[in-house]
Amino acid sequence: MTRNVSVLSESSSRSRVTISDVAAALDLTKSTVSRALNDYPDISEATQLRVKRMAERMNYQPLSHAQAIKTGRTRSLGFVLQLADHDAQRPFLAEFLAGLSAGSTAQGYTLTVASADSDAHLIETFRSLLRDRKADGFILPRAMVNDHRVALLREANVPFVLYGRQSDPEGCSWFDIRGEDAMREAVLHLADLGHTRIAFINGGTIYSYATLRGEGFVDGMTQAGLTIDANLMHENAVTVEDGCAAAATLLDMSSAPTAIVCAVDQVALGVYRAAADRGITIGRDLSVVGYDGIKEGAHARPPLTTFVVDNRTAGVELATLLVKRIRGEAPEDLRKTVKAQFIERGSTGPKNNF
Amino acid sequence: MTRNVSVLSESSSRSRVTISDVAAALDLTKSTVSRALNDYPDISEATQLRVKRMAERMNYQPLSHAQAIKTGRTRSLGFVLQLADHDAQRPFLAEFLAGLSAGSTAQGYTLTVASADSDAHLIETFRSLLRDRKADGFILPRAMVNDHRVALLREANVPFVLYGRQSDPEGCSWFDIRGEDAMREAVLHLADLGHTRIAFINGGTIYSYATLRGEGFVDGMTQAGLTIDANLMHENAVTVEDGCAAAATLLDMSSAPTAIVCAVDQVALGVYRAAADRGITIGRDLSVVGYDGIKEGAHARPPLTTFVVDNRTAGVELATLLVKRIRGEAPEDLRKTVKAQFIERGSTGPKNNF
DNA sequence: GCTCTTGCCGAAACCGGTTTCGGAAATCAC
DNA sequence: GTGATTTCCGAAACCGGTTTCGGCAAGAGC
Repeated sequence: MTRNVSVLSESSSRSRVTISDVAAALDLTKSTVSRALNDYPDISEATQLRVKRMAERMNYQPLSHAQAIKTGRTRSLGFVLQLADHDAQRPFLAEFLAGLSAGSTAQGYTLTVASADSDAHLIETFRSLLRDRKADGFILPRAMVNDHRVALLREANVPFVLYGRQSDPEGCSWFDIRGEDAMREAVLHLADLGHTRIAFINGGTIYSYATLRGEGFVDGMTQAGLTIDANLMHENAVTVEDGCAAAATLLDMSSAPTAIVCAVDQVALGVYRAAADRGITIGRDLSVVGYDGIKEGAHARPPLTTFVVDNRTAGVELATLLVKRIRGEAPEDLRKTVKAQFIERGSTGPKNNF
Repeated sequence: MTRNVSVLSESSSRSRVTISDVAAALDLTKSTVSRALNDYPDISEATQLRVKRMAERMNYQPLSHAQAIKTGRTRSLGFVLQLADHDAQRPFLAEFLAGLSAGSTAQGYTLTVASADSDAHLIETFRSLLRDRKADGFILPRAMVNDHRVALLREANVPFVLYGRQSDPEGCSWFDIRGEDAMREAVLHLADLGHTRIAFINGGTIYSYATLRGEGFVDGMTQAGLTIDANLMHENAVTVEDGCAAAATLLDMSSAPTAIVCAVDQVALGVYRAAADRGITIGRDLSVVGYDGIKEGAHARPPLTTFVVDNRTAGVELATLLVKRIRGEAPEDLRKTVKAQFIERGSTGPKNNF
């Protein structure tokens, strides 16, 4: 007892407590302590318990970069942001990053953020992070159809998780929100309201979400018994401007749609603008459904009917999955998708038969 | 020559090139190589040159966490985001972070991001990052008047830089945009347009920017020879809702102001809403000036006259300053402020004498 | 009772660097 | 030419961990 007290007070003296301190306190060697803490089988249960308790008491925490020099693992998750399309990721980044860092911290990992301004530089960034062992694994936001990052990491056999899915799932783990379900639900809801001419403005086709959401839209139309008019299908719209342009051509058609489903909220806001320019009242003359749940949608007039995706918990989930992946779980077992939450607001209404 | 070739090809065989590889290639010991690379005075210039050249050729890069175990420095910058006020930092975070990580990378540093959900947890987070030597220094966004982070780091003698200024500058380095200049300029511009009853809605008084911007406003009024009406002064408004509420009381006054200066763009957008609710046309009946340069301001109707701040380069600057600070430069020498850029758009106009 | 395992731990090497110390060779003073 | 300094580098310890190897003691087998 008295001895432990002295141990504890000693540990508080200046710099951190090391594995040698713990070993000395227990009259063991540091090799034994190390193996005990790392669950080696050649340490008796009694000793292991004793060691773990003492480590706890002394508030011992191994220095991750001291371990790293031998193990190669830093207990750190990598996240590379692509500055090129930062406009596209702006709204979602803050929440997502908050989730990522919170999740990492919860797992005892640290989050390392790097950035790349071009596509070539992107791969270069991964390489250098890997080479300097700055990250044990990576979180890849915005899964793309033909994803260089996936190819690189798959080949290098480095753990990674995707925000979004991959058509060739080999070696891939992911977390995603089922945008296809949302798009189907949007169509069915509009069909219920009496709409038959429903347009669809899809997002960037380089991203894998676009394929999925497109399929969801088609599914919904089929399920509702509606025919798909190719003239009502647009794609590669991600900004307000894109949405405005796409909506302009749609609304100026001789037989314009009475409802527009957008794969992205920003685009829906663009539709608002095009409608305003034409004196079309959204929610009455035209129904609009978005997807993302950005704040601006809630503040628009009328407030945008959309699906909210929780990027914050997506970040937490991805960090958790990646840590599991790093610890050796099979990628196939680390795939999770959830539903987006439908929020009906003022931008949708029954078809107006004027 | 042939020898060097073999050296190079050997280095490409599998894992990274270590300091021992470089030493062997030069027929020196690793201690000599280390000292040569770190500019120790007891290495001859000739040898130093030879070593540096070879290190370059072999593409040798010391493993930062191997160095860290002896030096205590990881070559990593810390950034802790406060989830509590994430709503407030949302618009600026993405750009800022991009700048930070780009700046860090450019300096050969890595960026470590952690998060804290409460104020108590915030200090705890700094402590643990420090304890585990995860960061050699910190970037502190949103300087506050009574900043616990500053107190902690100052006492612990850990390098840090502020985005924003500090009234007690001891030990502080910073980068900031002179919001006070902007506010003064805004007032003078409005005075030029004939406005005399000018209101001011300030931001969160816990942040040090609010004090400065407040002073700038007062300066401007004095300089323009206008008297300050305490009824036209509001504070602690940071969201659209806050702005709407503040503007509501201002616009319902018997002698309402003809111009409103807002310390924050979001608040200005709130003023738009309050004005719309009352049938007041901005740019004609009421002039509004914001500050921040958020995208939504440019898209508002009328587009918001404001000051754009470049958070991206702020991040780059701060990363650069922090690295200098870590390398030992005096904090007093690492203080930089720049002017915000005035963008006149449609929300300001001559006083309407109807 | 004696060997053969097995369980459990210490000793020591190692990871990739940094830093202290000491000594050989070269330079200097005289 | 000799002794005293300098200059410059190698040897070795160290940082805080991990991992291999070997050996002692207790238990098992006969």
